[in-house]
Amino acid sequence: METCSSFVTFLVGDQYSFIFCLPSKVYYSLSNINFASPPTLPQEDMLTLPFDKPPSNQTSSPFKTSWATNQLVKSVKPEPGRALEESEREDEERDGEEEEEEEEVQEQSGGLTTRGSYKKKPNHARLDRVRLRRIEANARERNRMHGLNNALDSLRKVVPCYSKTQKLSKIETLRLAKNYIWTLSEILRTGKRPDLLTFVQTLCKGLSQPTTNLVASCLQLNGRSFMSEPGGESFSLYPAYHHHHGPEVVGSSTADSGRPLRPFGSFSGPYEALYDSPSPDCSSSLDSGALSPPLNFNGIFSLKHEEPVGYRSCHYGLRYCSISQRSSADLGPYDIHLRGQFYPVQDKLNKPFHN
DNA sequence: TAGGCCATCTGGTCCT
DNA sequence: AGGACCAGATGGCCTA
Repeated sequence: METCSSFVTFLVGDQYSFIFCLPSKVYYSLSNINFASPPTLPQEDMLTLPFDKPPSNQTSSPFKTSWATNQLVKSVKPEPGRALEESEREDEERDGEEEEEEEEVQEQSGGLTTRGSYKKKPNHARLDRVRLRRIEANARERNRMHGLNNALDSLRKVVPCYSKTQKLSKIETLRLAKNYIWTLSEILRTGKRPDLLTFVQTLCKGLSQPTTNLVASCLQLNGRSFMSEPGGESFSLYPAYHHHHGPEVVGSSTADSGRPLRPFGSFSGPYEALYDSPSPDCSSSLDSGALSPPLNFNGIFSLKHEEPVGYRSCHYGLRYCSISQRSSADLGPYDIHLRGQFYPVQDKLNKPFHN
């Protein structure tokens, strides 16, 4: 028996219309059904639903009910149908009646009615509206979270380590992205390409062991080589996690899509990647599955404060923000303050785009 | 089986 | 009033 995930009834007179969803299908009836008798639905729509006891809203796996609930909301909202409108009218009428009733009760008791001594009749239509609003709010919340997840997916694609088969977790994606941004800003600030070891170490700060190994595979490094690094950080790269668990890493020799190695695998400096990147305004670069992180300096580093008009309008203009006056040695990737500032390297980076 | 991660529900708060 | 946002709770799935 499938479990009902959402159930809404609409009171129309002394009968109910109902709408509810199962993991596999949405059922609704805008014709009135007397709950005292079993529903007579077409065989294909027949349900083993205990009508004497309306099912709970939370009795089934939420994962499987997303579509169904959305369908439910669609079914109810744009075409609420007669039942809803009528129930609302009824509701208003009943509200009026109830108020009158209440006044009557108070009059009869000589105004001695104490708060709470009068029990309102259950107003089904009102409850239905509350339930419906809750269902709609749930749907909005789901969509909102889906949007957030889509954004995270986009972020996964532009951080140095992207695997379709072993996605980075949300938190790891954010951490890696933060480290990546910090690393790139350092590259711009110093104008020097870091050695691979430093690059990876910075990138992996604060990441979990599996993610660290994933990054290592992305960069085609042997994790062991980091473990004996003198004066190394507390983190280390652990060996060959991916050999056993087989994350198909874009950029590794087992790249899932046969796409070319990402520039970071043979890290050749930021400039190459920059020159290869498409126009920052070309949003399709993400959708088209571009593998090189689009070093969108306008997008990544631009802050909310003032921005030179010339650069704002130039797709390829490099807006360079760097670490503020503090020494970079003081700064870990967890304490970063970017400030809009131009450095000579910016001219170098911009040169090809200002012909 | 415990722990991590995730999707969803839910009620509260803030904003328009 | 209604929507966006947020955080806590809950339960499912997966892996070590």
